[in-house]
Amino acid sequence: MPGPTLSDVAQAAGVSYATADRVINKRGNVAEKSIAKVQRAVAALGYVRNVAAANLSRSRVYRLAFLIPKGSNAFFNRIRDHIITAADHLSVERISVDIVEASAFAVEGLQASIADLAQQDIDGVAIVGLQSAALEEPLAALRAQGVVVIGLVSDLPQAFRSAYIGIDNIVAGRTAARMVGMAHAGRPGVIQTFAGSLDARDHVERLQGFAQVIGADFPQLTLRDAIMTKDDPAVLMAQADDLLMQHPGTTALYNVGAGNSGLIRSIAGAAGQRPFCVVHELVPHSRQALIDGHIDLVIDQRPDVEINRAFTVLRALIDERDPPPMPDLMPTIYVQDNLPADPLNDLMKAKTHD
Amino acid sequence: MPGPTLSDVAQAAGVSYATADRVINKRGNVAEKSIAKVQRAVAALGYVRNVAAANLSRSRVYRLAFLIPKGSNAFFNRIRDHIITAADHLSVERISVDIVEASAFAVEGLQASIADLAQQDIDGVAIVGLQSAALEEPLAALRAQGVVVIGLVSDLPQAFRSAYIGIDNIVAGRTAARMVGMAHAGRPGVIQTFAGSLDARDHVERLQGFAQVIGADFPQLTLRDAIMTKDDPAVLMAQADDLLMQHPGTTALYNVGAGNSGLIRSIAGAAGQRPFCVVHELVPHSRQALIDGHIDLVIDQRPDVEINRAFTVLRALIDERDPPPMPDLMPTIYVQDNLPADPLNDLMKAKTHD
DNA sequence: CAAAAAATGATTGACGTCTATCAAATCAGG
DNA sequence: CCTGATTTGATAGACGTCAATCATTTTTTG
Repeated sequence: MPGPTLSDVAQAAGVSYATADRVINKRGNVAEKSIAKVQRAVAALGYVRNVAAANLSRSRVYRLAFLIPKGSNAFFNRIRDHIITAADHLSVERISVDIVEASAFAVEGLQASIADLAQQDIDGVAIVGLQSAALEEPLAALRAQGVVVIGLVSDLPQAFRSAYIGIDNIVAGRTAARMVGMAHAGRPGVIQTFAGSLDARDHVERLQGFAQVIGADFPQLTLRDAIMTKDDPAVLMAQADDLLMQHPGTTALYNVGAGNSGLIRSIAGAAGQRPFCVVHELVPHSRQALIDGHIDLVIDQRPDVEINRAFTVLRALIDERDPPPMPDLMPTIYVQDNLPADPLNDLMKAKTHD
Repeated sequence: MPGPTLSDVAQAAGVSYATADRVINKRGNVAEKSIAKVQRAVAALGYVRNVAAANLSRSRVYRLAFLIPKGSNAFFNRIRDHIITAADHLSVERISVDIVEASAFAVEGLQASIADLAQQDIDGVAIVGLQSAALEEPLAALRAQGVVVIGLVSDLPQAFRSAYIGIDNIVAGRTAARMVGMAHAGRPGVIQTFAGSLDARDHVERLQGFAQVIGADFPQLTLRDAIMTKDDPAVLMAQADDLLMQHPGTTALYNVGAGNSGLIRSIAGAAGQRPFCVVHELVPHSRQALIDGHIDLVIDQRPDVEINRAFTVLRALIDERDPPPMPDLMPTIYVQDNLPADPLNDLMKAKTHD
């Protein structure tokens, strides 16, 4: 049973097709009472416009962009790969995707990149952002052009984006703490945390959630102040080496930030029983460390799922539908046994396949 | 840049539109060399048919069905809810969904239900199946009618379905074991497992994976033979009560099957330190038990994700595209801190919203 | 009440594909 | 080279929407 068409609506409303069209496409120059009549007819008949026909008619191509930080960060490489493969299979649905890399995490770089986007005739963009007031003006300009803006992984000022897709980092920290607590089986212990910097909101939130749970549910555990690493593997390695020497009584390590390769190298090189180790983001080296038994858990935010959702939400918002209900995005716990197949291998397979 | 149309292909191939159409829609009565010419042109131009236009033209409605076991099982209630909400938001894309409930897990019921489906003019169906040769004949009949068949949650005979969407239950068991092992922090312990029956393939596989990891990586743990429960809460409660009395030294419980409400009631009622508890599937009572601290972990197969994938894969297969690459579906670990918002609440919200 | 402004109606040609029809061309076999 | 079969070409209407034009009606305003 094909749904009612706009002609049906017009007829039911007692107006011409042209008027009904003016109403649903907001072309203006319609009397209030005509608008009301059409809207009542839409509701009565349960009209939903046929998106396929609409897109066909205007031979629409959804022009989307992703704005992600530049750099060789393994996590964002993973994000980029996911965008590319997803885009590849979305061309069938007439969706074109641009990836824009903003220099570093700096506000200025972001500002400039957002301003650039405004020149580009784009329908929607997902931005790995910062909650800085300095972004409000370029974002407002972008949205004034009718561009749909959503936050991805790291949120934007809330009033200046239509949606945010990413995990709750307090939850991530709490989850890590729960696992660390469990792994002590009621016995006392000392935990050392690492963070990139306290300027990074996500790092702070993870530490915060972590401390909450340890404090509340595992009083027998001692939590030492976080060590700052700038997310630099070299710093992490040095600090971890130092720690393992100086404080052999440390029973658990938790790094809320990046730079894990350094941490892993340090642990792999150390002798004797190692502390229980939790890190974030499943990337090639954390994956390998899990398999090798150098670390115990990886808390991951499922960038693949995030990217998929970003596409779904962008499309829905651009079409002015409301996005389908999607369960909250929750941090996922990986151990060596529930690792998905290596995404790098998959990507290589896909490439040789072309 | 709108892609090439079929007219472009025809022109490039040096044939008429009609012939090109006959080739790509396999209408027959075309000379071999014409087929070759068209196919070469398709490849050369990178033609992909505009699905929107095609569907519009034939005012196509995708008629899908889900065949799931009848009964009040909390897990399948959850599956059903997810199908319904997903279907709700898919009507925009002209997809109609039927849910067919097969009586019990019995092969005969399934056979009959599959035979019924063959009468129903359906484009594709996802079946919660069994690996029984008895299903081969009705499945073959169904597919002979051009119906796309995929397995969901529990697989069908492999040669008779186009895809399977579900988790690897050996992996699920291994994951559970890893967590149980961790929670012992190197100390000895005794583990009791529960299963519905050894006829259920998924239960056997979970036990198998569990034993693998305990045996290999946690030799200090003793694994007792699984207790059979028929997935009946009453049986589980009785058995657990008994166990907690008779064997106070038990340090961990793992139920690979259903009926958890009984297990939870038993644990909640018991005095003193309880064993470490792992169960499967996040449903209202396991969720509540997690929050209340009666159990420690829930291993979940993310039915919401499975349902979404089922829709995506069915559509792709019906359109004769290949499905987008999707990372393996892995068992998810829930603790009290990374629980997604209560799906029941969400559902009620959605309903009052209509 | 006339003139200007605003709103409405009627209609048309895309968009790319499907499906059908009918005529014309090509081919095979004797 | 004729007959009949097979293969091709040409074309047209439909699907539901968008976007535009132009004529007509209704409302507002001075």
